[in-house]
Amino acid sequence: MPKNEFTCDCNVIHKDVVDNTIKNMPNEDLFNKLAEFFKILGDTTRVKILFALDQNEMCVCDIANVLGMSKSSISHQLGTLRRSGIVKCRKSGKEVFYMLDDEHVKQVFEIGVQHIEHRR
Amino acid sequence: MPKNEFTCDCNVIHKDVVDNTIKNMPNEDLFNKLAEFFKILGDTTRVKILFALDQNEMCVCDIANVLGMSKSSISHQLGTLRRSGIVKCRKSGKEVFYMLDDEHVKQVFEIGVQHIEHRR
DNA sequence: TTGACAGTTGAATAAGTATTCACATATAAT
DNA sequence: ATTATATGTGAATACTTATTCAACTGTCAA
Repeated sequence: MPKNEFTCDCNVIHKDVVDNTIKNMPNEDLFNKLAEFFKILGDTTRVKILFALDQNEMCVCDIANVLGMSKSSISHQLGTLRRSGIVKCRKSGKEVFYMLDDEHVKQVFEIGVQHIEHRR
Repeated sequence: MPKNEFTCDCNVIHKDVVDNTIKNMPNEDLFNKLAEFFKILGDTTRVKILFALDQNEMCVCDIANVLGMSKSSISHQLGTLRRSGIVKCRKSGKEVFYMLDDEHVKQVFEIGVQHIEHRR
């Protein structure tokens, strides 16, 4: 994590480009949220969960079975995804059904998938 | 990381959904690449670098100045981004100019930015 | 009320990673 | 050749985090 503006150990080579870029940089908050968003997507287990939920809403046990993992592990990851606004859920009796939070999330995820499929 | 199909500790509740989802799951390789791609984007420093490169190609020192960080740190991150096919570079004398690798990367990144800006 | 099952959660361990430091390489200018 | 500058990189440290384990809550059925 950057500490302050004096951490840099070299000269400005292209002053105009540097000045202009600094002028256009959004605030720290946007970068933190953006990185956090991508970071949440950047885990094999979570990506698999999202791929499953991109097709059907599913309960915890079903997801655990699809991925061959423990309920606890899946529940932890779903909690992470929910707190990040990437999935939401609805309760029905003993079961909790999870789904992608909105169309926007769905779109970003699917473009990511296309990006990878496009590259091989 | 999942070990095998017997790691799951609960019953299948909705057999049709589970079977169908398993049938549609891509191979492990796609999930790993997809997660890796998002993971690389999921760091505040790298997101800032990409935001800068989304406007201009820039050399290492200029990026270090824009972010207020050391050359070494920036160089390490640029190496990570380059090995992942997210940025590319061209040499010019002593300097190395970095830029986003292609339009696809640019698009995914910008949609991510829109996603965050949309949410506040 | 008792048992069974779906899901959640805190703590601990194990694995991964960003930055720093010290040094190496490469190019240009004197 | 020598110096200065731009960049790359291996190792170490500090920090983060995914999964497991063990407990817990809540709901349904007998």
